[in-house]
Amino acid sequence: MERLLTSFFNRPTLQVSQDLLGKLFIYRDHQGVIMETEAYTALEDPACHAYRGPTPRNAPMFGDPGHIYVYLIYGMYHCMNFVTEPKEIAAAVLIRGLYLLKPSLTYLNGPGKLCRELQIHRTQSGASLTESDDLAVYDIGLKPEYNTTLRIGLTQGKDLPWRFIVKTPLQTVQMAQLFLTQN
DNA sequence: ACCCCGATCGTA
DNA sequence: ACGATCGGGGTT
Repeated sequence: MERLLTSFFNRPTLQVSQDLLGKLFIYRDHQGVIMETEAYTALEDPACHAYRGPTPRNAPMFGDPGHIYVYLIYGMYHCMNFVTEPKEIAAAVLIRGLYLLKPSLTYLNGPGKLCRELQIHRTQSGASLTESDDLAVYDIGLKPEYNTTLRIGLTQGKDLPWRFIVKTPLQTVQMAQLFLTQN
């Protein structure tokens, strides 16, 4: 089982968004398989939080790839992104769906639900995915098929087909479980 | 200092 | 289809 390094995240955001599907995400005592992502890239994307330049909130997006960017939305929910591309390109991947394996088998569909369940808070924004002991992403050899659709809930940049979602979540999770029992 | 709005979710 | 709820960003 191979941990994803900075070199994985330091690539075009659309590519990283697609490649993250089927990867194993670890946060403290939680582990799950990534099922749904959305790409946000500053330059061509008015929906990206970095579109209008750096602020204290979006600072992690302007930092090195392989870190998380967490923000509060609608005053009640948190959303988690993985920062991508070189430092000068402020872009990230929103993690929208995670099939939890541990501590329970639960499909967390939706970025708000995901952060609520894992207790990921904006105070963790900027944490490293490649250097931390309780935050990491692993390749478990899965390349699931996925659908490509428009992104959810946007008023700007709603025409960009930058949402990627695994076609068969249950089957993918079963393959992940098989891999983990054999390794 | 103030105001408006939002990368959501659950219920109707 | 809609309301809850509050930090961020832009404007005064």
